[in-house]
Amino acid sequence: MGKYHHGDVRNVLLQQAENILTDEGPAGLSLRRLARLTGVSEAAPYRHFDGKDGILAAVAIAAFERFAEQLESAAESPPNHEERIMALGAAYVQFAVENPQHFRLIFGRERPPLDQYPELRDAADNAFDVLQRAVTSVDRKAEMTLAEAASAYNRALAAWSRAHGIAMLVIDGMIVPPADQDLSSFVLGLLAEDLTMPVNSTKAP
Amino acid sequence: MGKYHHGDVRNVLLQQAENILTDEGPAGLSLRRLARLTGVSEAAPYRHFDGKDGILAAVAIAAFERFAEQLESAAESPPNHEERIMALGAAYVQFAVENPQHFRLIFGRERPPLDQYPELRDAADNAFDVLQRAVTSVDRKAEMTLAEAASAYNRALAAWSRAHGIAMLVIDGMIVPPADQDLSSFVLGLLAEDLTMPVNSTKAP
DNA sequence: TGTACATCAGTGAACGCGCGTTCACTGATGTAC
DNA sequence: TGTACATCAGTGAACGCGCGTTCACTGATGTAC
Repeated sequence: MGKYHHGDVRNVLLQQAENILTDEGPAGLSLRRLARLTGVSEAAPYRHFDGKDGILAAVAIAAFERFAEQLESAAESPPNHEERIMALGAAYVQFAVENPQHFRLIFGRERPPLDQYPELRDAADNAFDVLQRAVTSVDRKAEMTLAEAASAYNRALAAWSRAHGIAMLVIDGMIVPPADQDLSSFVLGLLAEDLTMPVNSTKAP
Repeated sequence: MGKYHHGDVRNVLLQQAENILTDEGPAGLSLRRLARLTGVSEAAPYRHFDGKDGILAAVAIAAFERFAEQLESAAESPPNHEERIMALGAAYVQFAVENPQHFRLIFGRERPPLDQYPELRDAADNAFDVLQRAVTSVDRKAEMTLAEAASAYNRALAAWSRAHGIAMLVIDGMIVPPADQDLSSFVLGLLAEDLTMPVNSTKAP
């Protein structure tokens, strides 16, 4: 572990970036600070990353991958289309709540432009494909008419935006999930609300 | 219009802040830039605002007020509870799409802390009260049981988070509203989707 | 009506900060022969 | 096995930037008498 070539700088930088991100969010990430924290000169990171966006992209890629994994595993078990959608929504919100800063990074404006980082684009596409596939792949897809397919697509968008809205409002503190209920059932309840029904017929206890 | 006391600096600053916000979003707003753009010395803004957050707060207050107005006017006409909810959702998304940067400011992390700017807190509360009131005030409120009231509250949250999710994803470019449909009916369609129904029974054309 | 004075709204210069990035450099490592 | 050399991964110093904020100041305005 002499000064030079300890050989792990890249990983340590990434790990420190994770730490800062978790603690303070994307806005706290600066190259110089990262270098200082890593105990390396301020120019060293440039040996391993393509400037600031390079590091942000690497961190975002990792975040997308973890996000996709968690969505994917949530989509595995449920037996049918409806339950899969709901499970995905719950997993989506859960990821956001457990990793609010990562969530902000991958959806926020600090995320480097997708078209400059192909791997980042791939990671993002992959995450959304998991959503898309799980939500649009209806159980009996072959028999769908065009209209049904369009409707299934709309449902995918609806499911996605619902989960996203809940996630955002919760991590911004504008919605506070009840303490006497676990997050997932709270989310499932919100996802299932049908706004077109009279009030008193919505899932009364 | 001599150099000194042109008397309108405060308003001009606010107007320029609006311009920058509209063009570049909250991140582009800096006091020095604002002063330069206004044609005034860099210390001048301090005569009119409590530093940077002071200006941000003022701009955010105006944004909240406009937001609340538009929600309020959307909530006026619809005849019953269900339609009011839907109309509110559509207005919510429409505001976001027409004023993406204002929307980001009032919900994002650049917004000064509510507890340091009472007027900002009031403006925010007022906007959300409009939502809350319109959505929870059921047509025949007096007759509601406790369970019904709780259910109405949940519906308010559901409606809010749906609109918020659509708004966010649309202004972030992740959802692209179809060009052959107007925004409002697209949004209404998404809001009304019932995820618990089989796919082919959702509003087929 | 004129004048002394307080107050207000602007100025310009400076402080100190952290940032992203570049540069010529040097020490360590690996490789060809 | 030993050695010359290329390459790699780090250094330290510097450039130039824009930022928020403060300070003593000064010109303009309004007011009391």
